Amino acid sequence: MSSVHRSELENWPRPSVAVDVALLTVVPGESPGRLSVLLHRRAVGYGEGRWSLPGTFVHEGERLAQSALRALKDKVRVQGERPEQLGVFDDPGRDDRGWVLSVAHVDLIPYARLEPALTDACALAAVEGEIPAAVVDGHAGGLLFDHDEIVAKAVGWARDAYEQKPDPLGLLGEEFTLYELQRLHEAVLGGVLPKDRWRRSMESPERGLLESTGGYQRGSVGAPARLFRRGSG
Amino acid sequence: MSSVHRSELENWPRPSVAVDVALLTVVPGESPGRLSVLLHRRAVGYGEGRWSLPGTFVHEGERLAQSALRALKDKVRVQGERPEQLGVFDDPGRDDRGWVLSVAHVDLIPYARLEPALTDACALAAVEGEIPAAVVDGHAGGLLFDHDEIVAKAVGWARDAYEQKPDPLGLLGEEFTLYELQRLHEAVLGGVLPKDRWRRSMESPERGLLESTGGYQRGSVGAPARLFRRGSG
DNA sequence: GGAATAGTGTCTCTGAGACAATATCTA
DNA sequence: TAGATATTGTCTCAGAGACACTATTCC
Repeated sequence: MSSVHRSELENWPRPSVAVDVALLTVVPGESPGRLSVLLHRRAVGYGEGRWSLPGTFVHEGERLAQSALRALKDKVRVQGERPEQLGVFDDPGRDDRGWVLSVAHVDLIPYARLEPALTDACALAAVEGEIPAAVVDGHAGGLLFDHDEIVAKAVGWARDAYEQKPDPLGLLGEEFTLYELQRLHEAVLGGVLPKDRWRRSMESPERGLLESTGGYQRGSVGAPARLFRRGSG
Repeated sequence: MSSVHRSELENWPRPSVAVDVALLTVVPGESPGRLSVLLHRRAVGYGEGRWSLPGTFVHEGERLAQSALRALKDKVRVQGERPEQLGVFDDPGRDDRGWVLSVAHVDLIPYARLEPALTDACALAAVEGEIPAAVVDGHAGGLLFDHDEIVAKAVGWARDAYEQKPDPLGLLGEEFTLYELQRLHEAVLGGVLPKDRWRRSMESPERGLLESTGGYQRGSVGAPARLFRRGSG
């Protein structure tokens, strides 16, 4: 580092910088499926007993995405995937301990990776309806700081992603049927998709969103379903 | 503020947090028009003589958008409009003075408001082509820090905005002709728009993007042109 | 008239949107 | 066979996309 110019930095007051992560998932087997967010109840220190998103302060030399992964590991014992920035929450009054900026992140992982972490102090809350709101124990909202707002933004981000491409975050495995894909998309988007039209748009060869593997899935009710993988489009 | 818990903040090292602003505009009268970004040459201190985006360190009690406006006022003597966050640039090696996060912003204002600020140390650089690159004095790139990347992201943001709606940032006045609007959109998008199709999609009554004022603009070559204002869609 | 702009007509093609029919499997 | 799923057929309609044409104004 250039120590000649360090003083240009030291002269200014500096904010605390936190990352908060809205970790989303879809619980399989539910019908209709629901997009959910992982919350934890704060144990010690500020905000004790309140529900909030997992978060941490940024360490020096660390990328923000790393901080987000560390927050997930340390606070809720979950390995995240690829946290994406949602924006900086900067209301001067957002944290009455002092001057704290929060860089909100979102991540989306399969339920199986997240299930072992669920405890009394660490629960999933469904996000519902057109205006997403976190729900804990049947009660909407009420998260610490501005975390309700972060959840809303995270849900918007996920819906954007799933409107463009088939399972862009890989909640399903490498191969899947159109039925599984449709149910997942309906869960994320929070609505019902018209089967015939939606399938045709997904299969559209111009867009190249899906590739048929040639294989079939049997064993459940109904005709054997073709298996697909994500395409290059 | 709750002083009981302040120590939870003081115990952690804190980064310097800067805002950098890509201030975009379109120079009127050029054909084809070009989207341009305001750069300034650093005078004293770190990065002396290098071109960069205007930026500043965030002050306590200030919203980030305010910091961005202050940077524009103090560094390049321009009044911004409504800076939008683009994201946090967090590469640990991005600033060799030390640990500095930059919250990148973008803003878009009419050329007239910006013109008085142009000097030897404060110039417009056109951003061109599919992969936007800052150009100063005919030379691409080479901005301080990661500011080339910020410019690229800012251009993407502006193009997104102008693909959705007619002049959403109000570079034209309240009333304008379709011709003026098309030239502006072509400048921002960096390409040619098909006249007939583009006009029809803008005028489409379902979308409600434009309202006819009933007035006409005369005085230039050609038939009198209908005047429009932005619609409620 | 020529150049530049304004505005409209028309054709094709694709995809959205909606209904319906048929096929295949398990229980 | 009933129920659930898989897959395909077909129709309409709106809009994308592409050409072409006419009208108005200034020089």
